[in-house]
Amino acid sequence: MKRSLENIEYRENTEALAKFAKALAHPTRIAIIKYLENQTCCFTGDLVDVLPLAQSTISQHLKELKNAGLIQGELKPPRIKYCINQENWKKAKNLFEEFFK
Amino acid sequence: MKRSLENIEYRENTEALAKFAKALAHPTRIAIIKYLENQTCCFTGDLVDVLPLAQSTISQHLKELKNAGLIQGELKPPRIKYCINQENWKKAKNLFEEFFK
DNA sequence: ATCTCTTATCGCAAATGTACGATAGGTTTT
DNA sequence: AAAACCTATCGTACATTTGCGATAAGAGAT
Repeated sequence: MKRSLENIEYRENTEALAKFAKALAHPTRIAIIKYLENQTCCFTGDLVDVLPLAQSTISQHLKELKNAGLIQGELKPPRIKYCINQENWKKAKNLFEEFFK
Repeated sequence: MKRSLENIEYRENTEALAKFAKALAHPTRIAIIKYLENQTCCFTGDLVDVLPLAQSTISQHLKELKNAGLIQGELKPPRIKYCINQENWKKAKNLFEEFFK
């Protein structure tokens, strides 16, 4: 954006849906979620073993998913256990369902 | 990306889902789709009237939705009629449905 | 042929995204 | 206290996205 209008008013839930879509807009993040769905939860290191990406890169993707609210991290020293945030997952599910009618 | 591994192998449909998600990863594009759902079809100019963005910007968003396969344009000179691409729309719907279990 | 209308595309600028290696910060183990 | 382990964050490089105005390209009307 160069000189955007900054505050465009979108209809109900439009921004929320776009935000969730953005979090899912990368195959690595889809893969992470799919992995989490199968395992229920996992540690960062598990993903580093599975995905052909640097640890820092995976950590960044996890951060984005967390910022979008789709996952949450729980400290299990010395590791961090990541799980799907069920509450927000439901919200996202509902938004997409309604969007696709 | 700097020096990526280029060819990461993702699981079935992972890239397809990410591609659709990416197309929906902007509130303007969500708004366009919602508008199309209500109107069935519309011209570029209709959107220019409705959205507070330059014509060129809207044309670009339409292009992305078209590239993702979610909409299609039909020449109705001197205008272009955009509609949802029902076939791919169903595909996207199914991918998201399965993704959210 | 020229003019008008509509839309795509170009060129640019700024912001954001993606990837990496290196480093820091925390906990447990030795 | 030191070493080992795990993960987040920093700094960097490059690619992509987003936005605009200006221009081109197409068809219909005059």
